[in-house]
Amino acid sequence: MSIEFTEQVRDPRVLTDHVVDKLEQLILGGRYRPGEKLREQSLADELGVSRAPLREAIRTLEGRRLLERTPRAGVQVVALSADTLAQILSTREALEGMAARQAAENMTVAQVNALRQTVDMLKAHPVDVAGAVFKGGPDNDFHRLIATGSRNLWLANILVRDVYSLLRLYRLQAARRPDVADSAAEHFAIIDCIHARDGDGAEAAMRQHLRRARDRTLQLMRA
Amino acid sequence: MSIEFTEQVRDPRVLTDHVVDKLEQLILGGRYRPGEKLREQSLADELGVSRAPLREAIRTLEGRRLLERTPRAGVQVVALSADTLAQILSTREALEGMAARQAAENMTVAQVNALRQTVDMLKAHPVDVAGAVFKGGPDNDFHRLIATGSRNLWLANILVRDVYSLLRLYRLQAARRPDVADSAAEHFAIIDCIHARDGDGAEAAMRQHLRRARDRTLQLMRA
DNA sequence: ATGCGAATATTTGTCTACAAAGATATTCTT
DNA sequence: AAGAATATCTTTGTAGACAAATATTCGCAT
Repeated sequence: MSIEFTEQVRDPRVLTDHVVDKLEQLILGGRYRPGEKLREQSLADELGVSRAPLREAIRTLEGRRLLERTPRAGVQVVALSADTLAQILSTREALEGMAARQAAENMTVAQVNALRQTVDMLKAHPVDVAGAVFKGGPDNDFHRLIATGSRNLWLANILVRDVYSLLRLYRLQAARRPDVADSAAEHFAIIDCIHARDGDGAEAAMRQHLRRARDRTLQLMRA
Repeated sequence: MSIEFTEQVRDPRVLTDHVVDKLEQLILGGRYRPGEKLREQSLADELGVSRAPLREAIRTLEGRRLLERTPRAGVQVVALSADTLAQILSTREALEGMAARQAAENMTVAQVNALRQTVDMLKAHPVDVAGAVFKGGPDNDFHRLIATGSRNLWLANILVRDVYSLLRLYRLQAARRPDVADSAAEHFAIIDCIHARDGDGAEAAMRQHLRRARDRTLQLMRA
């Protein structure tokens, strides 16, 4: 039996969706920097679309908190304060803790192996700083795998769509990356718990890991 | 039936924002039910606006997951499956646990008192089922106070804007309310921890409370 | 009747153009 | 150089057009 029959050819993405992606890339890629104001017409021209889909895309990215609008004065790329960053990182701790717990409960064996491979590579190769900012880097892969491994689409969506984008934006803004090398041990501890299907342990380990990362980040920011 | 948006001079909100609010009210108020399809032109006529701001508002509510769009086939009010509901409730557990922790750390004494008053009222008066669905009910006040009391705007926004709306929508869809009366003891336990500035305890108590509520809700749903 | 397929009607997605209201920049005056 | 008046730009909202995709209706063959 061929599965091609049930293949879903229906991915009729609409222009606005592409604009959302493109605009997000432009922001996360540094083309428009935090705090910078976006002019509608010129942006529309640059993207080669009309105002209608652009404005819809802006609304979407506002929802993801990547853009901020001051009514009648325009839209800006968000600029994260130390305080807001701290709030985001706490929220992340809560969400990823739950993600790790549910990953321990729901990840397939294959997914766990892939996860371990990612961390091995992360330890073997030094951090590739070049592409790291835009793609989020290999450390991001680790967290992303756990988010999707939780099989909690809702949770994973908030993390991947909202939280991770903002953290990337922050790294761009800070132009300074926390040293991720020494967190390898913490990563292994998390994986061990997931492998052992220990939800409590996985959540605790993840939260400790993120608490430490947060402390480092906030300390760096204030320095 | 066109709606009048009373424009306040001090309130620099834009037409789309009013449309977002009004549309959310229509959905949470049951005017458009879960699964129902919305037609753009007639909705625009009903709200007395043109399609452009309406489409932007729809995008916003899509981001809040109150609406779902199938490209070229239209928008529908979201209909929650048991599985999705479970995912939302887990996410809520993680978020509100953190909110309770931070509320214990950051709430003012006045806020704690207000919180205790709310719970007292909740215990004294039987649940007012009438307005409960739309406004979220007094139980909702309790959780809302803790969310804002956390002083974590980011966290509070996700809870209030995204999670609570969806849960209200679910209650509407289920037309069945879990009995909230017997959770008074759990509420007091949470408040006591907050009052004692015991973050760990507050988070644990809140999570236990929400786990129980989730189990009850999911059991009801499958019955 | 019942199911199939073609003709028809709606709806969505996008673009252009225009007008009103606010913000921003510039000039003029003192 | 400060402040007021004016001009210019942006943002916001509306209307109308139109192609493309999707629903719906209707007739036809079984």
